[in-house]
Amino acid sequence: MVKITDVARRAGVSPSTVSYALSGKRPISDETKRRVEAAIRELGYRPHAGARALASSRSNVLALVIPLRAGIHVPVVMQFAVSVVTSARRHDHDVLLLTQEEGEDGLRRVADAALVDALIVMDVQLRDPRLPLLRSLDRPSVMIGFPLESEGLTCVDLDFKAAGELCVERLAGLGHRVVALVGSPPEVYVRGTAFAQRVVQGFTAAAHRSALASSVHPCEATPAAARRLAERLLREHPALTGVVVHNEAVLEPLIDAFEQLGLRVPADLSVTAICPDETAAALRVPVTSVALPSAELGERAVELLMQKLTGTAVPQETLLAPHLTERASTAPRLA
Amino acid sequence: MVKITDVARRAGVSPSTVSYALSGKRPISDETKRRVEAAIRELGYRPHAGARALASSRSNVLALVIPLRAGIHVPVVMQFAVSVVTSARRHDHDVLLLTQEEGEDGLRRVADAALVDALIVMDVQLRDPRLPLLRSLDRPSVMIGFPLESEGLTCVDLDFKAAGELCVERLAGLGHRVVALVGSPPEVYVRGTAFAQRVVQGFTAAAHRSALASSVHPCEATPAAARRLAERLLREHPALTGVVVHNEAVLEPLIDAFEQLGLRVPADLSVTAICPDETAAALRVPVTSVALPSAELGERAVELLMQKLTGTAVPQETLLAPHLTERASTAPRLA
DNA sequence: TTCCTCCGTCGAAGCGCTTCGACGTCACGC
DNA sequence: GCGTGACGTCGAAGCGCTTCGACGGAGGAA
Repeated sequence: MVKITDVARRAGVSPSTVSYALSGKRPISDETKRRVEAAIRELGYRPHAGARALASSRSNVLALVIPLRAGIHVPVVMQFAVSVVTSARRHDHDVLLLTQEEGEDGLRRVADAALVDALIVMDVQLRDPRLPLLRSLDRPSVMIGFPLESEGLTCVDLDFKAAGELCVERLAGLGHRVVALVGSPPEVYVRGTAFAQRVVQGFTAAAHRSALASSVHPCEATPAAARRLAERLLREHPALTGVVVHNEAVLEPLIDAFEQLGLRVPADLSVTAICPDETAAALRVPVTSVALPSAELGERAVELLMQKLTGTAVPQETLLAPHLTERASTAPRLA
Repeated sequence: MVKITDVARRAGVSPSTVSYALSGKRPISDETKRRVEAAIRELGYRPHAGARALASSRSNVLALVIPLRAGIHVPVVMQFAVSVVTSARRHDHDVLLLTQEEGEDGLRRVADAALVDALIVMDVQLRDPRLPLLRSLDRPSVMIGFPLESEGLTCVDLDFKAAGELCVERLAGLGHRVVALVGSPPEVYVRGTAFAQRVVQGFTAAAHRSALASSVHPCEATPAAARRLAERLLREHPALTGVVVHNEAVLEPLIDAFEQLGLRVPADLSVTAICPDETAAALRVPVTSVALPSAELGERAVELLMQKLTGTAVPQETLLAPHLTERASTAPRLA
């Protein structure tokens, strides 16, 4: 194994000079730097990660905790993970993969062992049991998703309020005057100020601004509930021509139900959704949707961690702007 | 930070004794061991990963390289990754995630820096440019998939020959007498002794054993090619009632084509496939299939690495037994 | 009893790197 | 001309752990 003393000897300098040439933490003359770099190249030197971590108390490794729960959309997780790895590499860091399964112990383990410098936790729940742990850890962390109480932590997520607005604005732009939001199951709203609520806020505010008639309908995540809701919507809002769906599970059954009830999508009814792109695109009628920007999310999470690692203060909450992709489920309102 | 000397003091022993009590590399009396464990618990001691890696030249971390190519089935990769992490943890190892994108440099980097003890490389190609690198690295590795030339390396994969056999045997068991294999595009076979060839071997051998009339048909990965092939099969093999498909891309178009030609699946034609479970299950007609056992694959890969790390010799090639899942595309042959 | 062996433990020497303080040199200002 | 920084480099001291050799004591063999 080639070590720093080998490089130093070859370059005719001391080991500390090699270290400084590499880290840039002290000024080194161009001439010396050149010689050091040449020696490194010629010998194929690669600093020993463990030795480095021990001496500098920095492992240059980030932990990434990925969720396993059923109902999680796998490609989204994967895309996020890849983005985290790619971004981390740009900052000269590597990524250690942990599964949710290991739970809090896993987090504590890698943090206390100084195996990682910082942590990224996906799929944060409203009352996530890992919150107190993350607060108590002496390493920075970033959470994907917003818990109820994020005091002292750092969270990133899609701006669901803006996503709700965007969907409505699109429908309004197409001339629709009566819109409805098909939301998450009722219990999601009961739990508190969550992303589901934010969608409602955005939806309602934007409908108001555009002077649309609007209504909000939580919906159980079952095809039967979707069908009942479709019937009710037609009955109670006969002029309805625009629907925003924030409930992956009922998206397809809902559209089916509407069509069985005689409405064509998008000719008679325009549908937009907030859901993973893959879901929206794979439907029989590809749905115009606002996607979870997983790649951007991963990048931002890493960026925030890097700042925290350098001691820079970062905002407690970061909201990413939504982007809407036009697909086959939206059309201008027929006169 | 709690260190080994703190534990030693508290337990009334020397640091080396604590180390030995932890590693079991030298005999320690039960009494001492108890005191050490108590001290560890009371102080919340956790060995510093970097220090440990430096002193022992073992990081207890495995590298996992995941593919990014289009056409890779994401859930399969994810399942595999989770399985690797879980298995690694059982052996007290962690997993560092690398993307294919980093390529050979990434492998060399983490290996030379002693950041990882061993590597798992997914999605190995027939003439993978990483092969010579893996051979030259001083760390053990396991590849998922078989390259043309695996001399000196360790590979794991589904036993594609047995998979081909299994499909045929199932069809034979259902009474089918004339079967066809719809295979990968021709160029795949030209490249050499690969998994595609093994499927053919298994298919042919099993058909022979069961005294079935059989034929093999490579097929381009386009719907048009699938349609042409369907027509040809019906023309040239009018008695055909069983098809084995080893070509994800044409699975759906092929079934569509058969049905458009007046054959009902499974009433007139039974179809089995070798493809990811998710693909098989998501089709309009869920297809009876042999899946890639990704979880088992991950586990085996880790197990093999652990053996190699302890210096145990392992087989160069490990083949996993295929499992067939019955779905809606197979039925007994009508008299 | 004596000798040898094995068991259980200790002390010390690193593992390869970073970092701190120190030191010589040179340029500049007064 | 001399003090004063800033610059560029060096030496040495760890970072926290493992591991090697050594050693005292107990037990068995001779």
